[in-house]
Order: sequence, then C-alpha cells, then structure tokens
Amino acid sequence: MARDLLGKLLLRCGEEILCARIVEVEAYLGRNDPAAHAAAGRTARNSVLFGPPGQAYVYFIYGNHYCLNVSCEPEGKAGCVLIRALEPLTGIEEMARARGVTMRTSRDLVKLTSGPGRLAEAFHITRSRDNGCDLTSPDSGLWMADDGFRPGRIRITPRIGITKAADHPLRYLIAANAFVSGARNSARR
DNA sequence: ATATCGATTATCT
DNA sequence: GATAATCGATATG
Repeated sequence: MARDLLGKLLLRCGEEILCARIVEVEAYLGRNDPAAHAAAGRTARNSVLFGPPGQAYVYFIYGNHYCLNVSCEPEGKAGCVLIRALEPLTGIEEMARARGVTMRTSRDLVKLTSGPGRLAEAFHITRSRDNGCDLTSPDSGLWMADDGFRPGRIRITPRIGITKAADHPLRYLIAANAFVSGARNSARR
C-alpha cells in the first residue's frame, strides 16, 4: 500500500480545494512492528487502526504536531501508512496561510508540506476533526484520488525519527523529488 | 551546511 | 514521570 500511495493525490475541501501529490510515505506494520502505535494492541488512541481500511488515523505528537496515516489492513488488523511529504498543486495560498509562511520565492514551497507535521498543518488536519474519516470519499472533506500520474524511480530507506525497529526499509519516496522531507538524511544516498 | 535544543501534551508505565 | 512516527530557531563552521 505504501508503494501504491506514492504519486496519488491528497485533497481537502477548505476555503478552496487544497490538492497535493503524495511523494513520501512510511509503512507501519501493526502488532508485529515495535515502532507502530498498534504494537501494544488496541487503545482509545489507536482504535481507528483496528477498524476498516481507508480511514484517517490522526495522532498528536511532541505537544505540537498532528500526523496523518491511512489505515490499510482489513478490520481487526492494524497496518497503516504515514504520509510524510506532499508536493503542493492547488490551494497554495491557503496552505501558506495555514502554515504561517510568507511566500517570497518558489523555494518557500517546500516549507508548506515537506514533513508529516507540516503537511497536517497546511491541510488543517487535526485529530478532533479528521480522525476516523473516510479517505476514499470526497464527502468527508479529506480524501485521496488517482489522477493517472505514476512515479518514476521509487527509493526505499529506513524510517525516520524512530528508535525501535529503526533498521527496516519501510520508507518509500519518489526519487529526486524536491518535496521529500529530511533532506539531510535522504540527499546523500 | 550541519548540529543542537526547546516547545508542549497525549499516552503509557 | 518519561517519552514521542516533529519543527523551527539559534549557534557554529
């Protein structure tokens, strides 16, 4: 699923339609994955992961940031994909406003949605608003779509920012895409 | 360009 | 009471 989500669109019905392409994701494997929120079993926080696939699992981290996941496994299993970076396409002014970014040059584009906390802020994603919503239907106001685009080369690396099971190659990104997060970690491979 | 650090809160032990 | 699937500011080379 992580591989298949690369190149798809994430859309949000805000004041305008916010639209951006998924360029970086990470897979979290559920009960068997020590780095996954589902590793300890079902709790109030992670219950969406154990529900049907195609729903948004939104969690709050470091006292500051929301992150968006797509629940992927059938009911009862808890695998998911963390959306880590997007390439903005439409609604860029609204994203910049949400992020508090002043757009001086095109280089400021990467500040909008390059990173899981950043893209959540740009898309007005919060746990109270979006956790458990149906990402397969525009009716939810936050959804995904396929516009026919297919990524070129896909690169696979270890996941970023975790301490447990940090060696598994479960981070997928579109090679050479400028909006991939963690340039420090990814630029040199 | 790279390194370090503080912010701030839900969650689990 | 410790820690976390992060980010931005600041310091240093």
